[in-house]
Amino acid sequence: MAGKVAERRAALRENLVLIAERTIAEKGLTALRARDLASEAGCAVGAIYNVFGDLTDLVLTVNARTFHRLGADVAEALADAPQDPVEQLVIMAQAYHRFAAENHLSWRALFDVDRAPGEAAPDWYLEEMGRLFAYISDPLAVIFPNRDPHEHALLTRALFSSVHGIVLLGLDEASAGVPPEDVDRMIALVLRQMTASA
Amino acid sequence: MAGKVAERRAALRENLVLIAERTIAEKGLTALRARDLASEAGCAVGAIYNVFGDLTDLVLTVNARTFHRLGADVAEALADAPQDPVEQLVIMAQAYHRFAAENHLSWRALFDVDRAPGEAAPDWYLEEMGRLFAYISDPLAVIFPNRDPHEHALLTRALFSSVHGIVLLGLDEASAGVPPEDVDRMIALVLRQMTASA
DNA sequence: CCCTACAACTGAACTACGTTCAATCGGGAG
DNA sequence: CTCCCGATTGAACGTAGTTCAGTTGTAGGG
Repeated sequence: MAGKVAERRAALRENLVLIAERTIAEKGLTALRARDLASEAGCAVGAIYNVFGDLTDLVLTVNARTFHRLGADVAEALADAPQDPVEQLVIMAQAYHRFAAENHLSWRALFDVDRAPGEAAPDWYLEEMGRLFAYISDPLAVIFPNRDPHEHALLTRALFSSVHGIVLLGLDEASAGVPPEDVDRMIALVLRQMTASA
Repeated sequence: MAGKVAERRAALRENLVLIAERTIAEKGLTALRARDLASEAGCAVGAIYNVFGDLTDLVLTVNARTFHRLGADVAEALADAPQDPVEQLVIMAQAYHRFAAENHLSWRALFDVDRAPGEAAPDWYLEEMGRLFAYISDPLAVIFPNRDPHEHALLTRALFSSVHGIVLLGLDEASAGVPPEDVDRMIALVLRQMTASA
């Protein structure tokens, strides 16, 4: 019998991730509590620390999954998009917006983890980020075939950052009162104008 | 003698704000501790709660000052800018970038306060935000004189959000490796292209 | 089939927060 | 000078994350 212990350990890990994922999605990152987690998972608080180094590790695992779902949503939107590269950019950005709106608290958790200062971002983060950048970079290469590579990379990053900023402030309740249609219009406005031939 | 008590109270308030401001600027919002604060100010922890409702109140006071300094910096940049409205936008956005870079932790604290959910943003926040929006809106009105007001407001917000996003991700150490010059170039790239006549 | 060594698991205890409040202090009105 | 009442104190409280000595259960060997 191959490791009944390892099985239980894996099951507990999976269980903790699922509970944390649900808690974050429903009540936000700040509602995640070690004792509640243990209680819901039916284990002792200490058990969490056999599986994860600390709660931040657990949150990062959840974030990796969230980021992956986000990437999948954007990819799906791209698959359904027309050939026109500008429209592809618009549709992907609006898919990004939709994901952020529909998974608000999980999406916020992506950025609200307090990274230990000086610590490098985890690999999965850079990979997933690279994937998103690639989705933007490809249509851009069609629109502007003769760009200097560094300039191209800068434009890619600029567009991603702009869309991210529009979504971030659009969903921020402090600046309340930006309807989702307006966020989508701002996204289209920026992307269409940014990709208009000079 | 008009209120020796009120004087001390005001002095303590001022002192606490200054210490909190310095702590946030040097070590970040998460390094702000009630006991350290009291110790540095030479008062008891309880005294803080005679002057501020809680630590969040104190942080909001610091944030109001930070936001005001930010607004002043942008206004100063605008005052020194040439007449060309596009260049005014670029220069203001780069001033925003500069402020964020030079006051990184204080700037981050503006967005990292956990607002009680459902609670409206404080007046000073909306006012200062409105001021920043006005700085953008005016040159835009020169560039696009015949825009529908709602469309104009949307473009204003879109430009602010885009610049904010570029600065946010540019200064984020997780996506490390965007030199300040490149951030400024992305800002100029976006603003110039967004304001190019259609 | 037991025995044993070792890892997993337990949960009370520890540390570090923000916040409170009964006890004290001190300034100003009478 | 006295006395009252708000300002001030700091120990205590509630709630976090995290640790670790004690316990339990399991896999592997005799």
